[in-house]
Amino acid sequence: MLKLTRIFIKVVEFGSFSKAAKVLNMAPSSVTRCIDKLESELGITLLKRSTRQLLLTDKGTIFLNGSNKLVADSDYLLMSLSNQNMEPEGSLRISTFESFGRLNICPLIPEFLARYPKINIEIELDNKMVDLGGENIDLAIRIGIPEDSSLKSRKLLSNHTCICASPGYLSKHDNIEQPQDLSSHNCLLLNQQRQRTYWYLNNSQRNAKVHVSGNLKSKGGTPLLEAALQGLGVVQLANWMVTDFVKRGDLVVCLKDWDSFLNESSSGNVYVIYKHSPYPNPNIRLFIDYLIDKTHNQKIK
Amino acid sequence: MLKLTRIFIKVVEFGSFSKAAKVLNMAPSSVTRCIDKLESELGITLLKRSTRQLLLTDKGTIFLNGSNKLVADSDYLLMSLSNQNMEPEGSLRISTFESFGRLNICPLIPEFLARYPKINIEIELDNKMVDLGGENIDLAIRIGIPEDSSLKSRKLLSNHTCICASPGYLSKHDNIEQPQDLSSHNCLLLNQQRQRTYWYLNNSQRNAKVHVSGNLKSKGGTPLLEAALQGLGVVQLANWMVTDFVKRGDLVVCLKDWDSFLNESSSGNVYVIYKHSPYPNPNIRLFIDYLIDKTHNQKIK
DNA sequence: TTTAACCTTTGCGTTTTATGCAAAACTATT
DNA sequence: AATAGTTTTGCATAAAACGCAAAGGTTAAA
Repeated sequence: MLKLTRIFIKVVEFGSFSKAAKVLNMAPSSVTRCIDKLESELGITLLKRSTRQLLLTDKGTIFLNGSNKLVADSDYLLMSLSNQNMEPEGSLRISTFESFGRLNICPLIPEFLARYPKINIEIELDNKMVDLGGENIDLAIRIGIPEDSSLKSRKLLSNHTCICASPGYLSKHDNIEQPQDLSSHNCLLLNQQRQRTYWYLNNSQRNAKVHVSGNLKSKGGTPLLEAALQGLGVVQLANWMVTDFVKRGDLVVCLKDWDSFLNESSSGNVYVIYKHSPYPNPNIRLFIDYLIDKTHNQKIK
Repeated sequence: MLKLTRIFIKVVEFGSFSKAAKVLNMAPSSVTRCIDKLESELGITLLKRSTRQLLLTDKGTIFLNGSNKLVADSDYLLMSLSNQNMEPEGSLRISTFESFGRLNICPLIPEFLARYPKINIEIELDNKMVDLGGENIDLAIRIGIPEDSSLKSRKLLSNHTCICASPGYLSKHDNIEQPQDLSSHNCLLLNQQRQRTYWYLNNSQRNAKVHVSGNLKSKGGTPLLEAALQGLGVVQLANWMVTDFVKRGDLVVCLKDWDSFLNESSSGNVYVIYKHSPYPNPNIRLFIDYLIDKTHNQKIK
């Protein structure tokens, strides 16, 4: 019955048999069968449904509440037993924005998996706004603390950015000596939902807010970096993305005396975000501790 | 997993695969298989066992505690849902002492089952001391309040007894005019664990305790009744057992001015006894209420 | 209003799991 | 040492679970 209950919870969570089936790696027909069976065992209707709509019945709500607790208690019991006996196993689904994931997270994974060979990691390098509540993701790595109070976060590292362009670009365009100069340059922008994009710069004397624009936008930093290297324009990217290119002279840092930010309200720091749970998956904790250990002791600073 | 857990709980409760199998209507091999499977799923050993001995491991104890709660919560959830929707179903196992059960409980069962056709009753007419804790019995009907504090009880009826014998017996023996006279009669005794048996008689003026003996003992009253009817001796039996025979003249009540008791400390009243549970089986409550309704309004008084 | 897309349900066949019988293995009691 | 009773194991059968493919139904888009 617990298995059917877990399936039921997933169906309600996703509002769809098909979506739940995907997440559970089951055929939709099997999910349908499981819900039918559960309803038969309970002798009640849990869900009113048509091909496009699911509604929880009153009884279904009662059962959902009760079974959430039951499943949580069961998981806790299992975890408390297995924590004492078994090496960590199971899966972790991680979402991280593309460039950070590729450059900073992926290289750390093999050592983690060597240490815990029974854990599987499924990583998704994706710049879309991930909804931990709505998707089957255990933890996400994102810039800025989430506003959703049901999520917890741990700071991984400070994400200082800097503004830079290629020497070729700079030699062909007006000098960038103060923040306002940026508004007359071709600034390559990380995609944002807002119509107008501003870069924020601070120094010991004042804060600047500059309206910037350009002819290339991207959700991820990689295409912008590539374009900047080829002299297309000015970028504001994370230090860890550009450090090597700056050292090689392929990119030049502008406005060195200023601290730059992509968002007004956000420090731009990198956080690992995960859902609050009374009985959290211990693998999440393992991985977070591992990341923090690495980021606080290795080259990513 | 819940099913395996329930089986595990039964095995621990009975301390034996074989006994648990009997109670669960399963083959012992299936029980073994289930425990094996549970241990495999949990990755721990729950029970250390040989062919004659079961010991719970430390992990097994933890799991037992956790799963008792889990199963209770699950049952409660199921009950709270089914109470709202389904006519009562399931089974009831009842133990009652033989004569009372046959004469007073059995005649009431058909009407109860007609009212609740999805309930099954398994009745055991047995005079042995039943251990509700150790046996798979939902409720028992016995004389006297149980000393086990984990059991709950409801009074069904007062169990007045009377002392009587057949006219034939009385005509061949000395008159019984006061309690002490009983000690020189052949008293047919309900079996008791004590070596010596006393009958207790009270009237408005004094209490009498009479040592009695005879050449017939029985756990149940029926053989004694039969023997008394055939003139073998004197019996002290419940009113409801003898009323019809007294009316017919086949038995004569002796010492009519005295109230008689089989035990010093017990009123001799009949109680229905059941195990305390945070989430009791509603069928138990249904049946108890039905019995009380019947006993308080019908011929058994 | 019609069509297409997508979801749930159902028929069916295959795979997996559960179950019990019977016998083997083991241990405690007599 | 033999017996009785319990657990375990091999094996065959029955039951349940599962997924494929198609049908049925509903909603959104054209």
